Amino acid sequence: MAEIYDQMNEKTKEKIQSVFLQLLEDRHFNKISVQTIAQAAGINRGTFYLHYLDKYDLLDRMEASLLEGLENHLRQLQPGPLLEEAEKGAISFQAVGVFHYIGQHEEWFRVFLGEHNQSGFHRRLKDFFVRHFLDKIIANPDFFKTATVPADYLSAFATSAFLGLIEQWLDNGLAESPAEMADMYIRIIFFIRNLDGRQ
Amino acid sequence: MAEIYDQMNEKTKEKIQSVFLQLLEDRHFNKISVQTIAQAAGINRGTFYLHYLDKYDLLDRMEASLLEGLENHLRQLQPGPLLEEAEKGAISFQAVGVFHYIGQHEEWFRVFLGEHNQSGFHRRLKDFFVRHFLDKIIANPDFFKTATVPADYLSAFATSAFLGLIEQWLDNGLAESPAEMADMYIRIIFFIRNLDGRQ
DNA sequence: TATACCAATCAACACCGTGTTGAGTGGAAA
DNA sequence: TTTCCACTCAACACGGTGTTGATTGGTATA
Repeated sequence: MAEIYDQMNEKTKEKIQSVFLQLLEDRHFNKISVQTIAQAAGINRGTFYLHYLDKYDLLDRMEASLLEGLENHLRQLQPGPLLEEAEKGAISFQAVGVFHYIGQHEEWFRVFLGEHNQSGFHRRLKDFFVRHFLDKIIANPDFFKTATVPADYLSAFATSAFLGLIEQWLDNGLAESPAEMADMYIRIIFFIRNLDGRQ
Repeated sequence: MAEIYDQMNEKTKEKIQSVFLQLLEDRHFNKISVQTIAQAAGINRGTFYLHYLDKYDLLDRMEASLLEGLENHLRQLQPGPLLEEAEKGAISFQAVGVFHYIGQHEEWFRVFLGEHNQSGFHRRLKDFFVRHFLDKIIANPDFFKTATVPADYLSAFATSAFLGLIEQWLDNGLAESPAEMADMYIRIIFFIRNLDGRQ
């Protein structure tokens, strides 16, 4: 029954994280000191250092856990069935799930992609998508048969476009449903497929 | 003949900027102090404050001057002629000029878009393009007749894609010529135009 | 030639945030 | 009762900040 210590530990960490997120909403990362975080969280400054190395460590771990959650959703997303469904005009249930996850963690994504963050989360998220997602599809020889644009540009183009979509969604205050977003995303994938052979 | 003072002043500023750029190439912005900049530039720390408010001010002004240069190239870029030329299969001379400008300021763009910068230059550059460039084209009713995707998403999508292209170009060490890049860019614009009506 | 000018220097300043320390508190577990 | 442990608290040296006032040494002007 030593779990109560873990609970205390976890509770403090959560408090630190939520306070930090709030602070990031109206202040740039550089202007947030450990002092301020501790004060706002109602803990001693020393306590912060019992949990995190410094504020960069805090940010890193929060971003990592966000990406981990996203990865769990993307892992189940198989390109094959996804495109088959889309071909039939259906919206992939799994693709909707990814947008749902983003929607559920709206503030996190908004803050980490926003102007007050500095850590290059945008770039990491882009690399993340390239690695986990679009590369599988773009590398699929059945899908992209006759591309006239080099593969790396195709990938960069598609991933950035996808990220742009997400950012616009966040800017719009999540006005569209995850299903609508998934639909738009499917459209984009099809644009890219049709990238050749027109004009 | 008081210009010699301006020359001294300008020379010091240039030295500060070039040193700062070099430092940003292998160190994160947060890890660069005014001390270090002054030392590397061979000037007194106090002298730095005669020219800039702080290191944020230095960064802001450098980014601003880079965008100003870019703006000068984009200003002359009229959507009408550009698309007419593209329609004929020609590569716009002016579009090539924009990529040429980026290529000429390779290190600046690389550093400011890279992981060591923090100021959200990516987002500012994206907003810049939305404002100066793609909006004109996308808003052109003659060009995009029947879009099924909302205009703001279309714009976000297109701009992000364009930026992705530039980033990939920089990552590739400018392996392609400005003309090739302009060609790819034209392709993308045409994809977007054909965004509707398939599938 | 004198002198006003100006970029840059230099030393010193108070200030703030950092990360670490060692000793101590209070509630839960053994 | 004693041990355990998250957390508190005060103090520390350190390093970077932005500002100050006085000074140097070339350059232009009267």
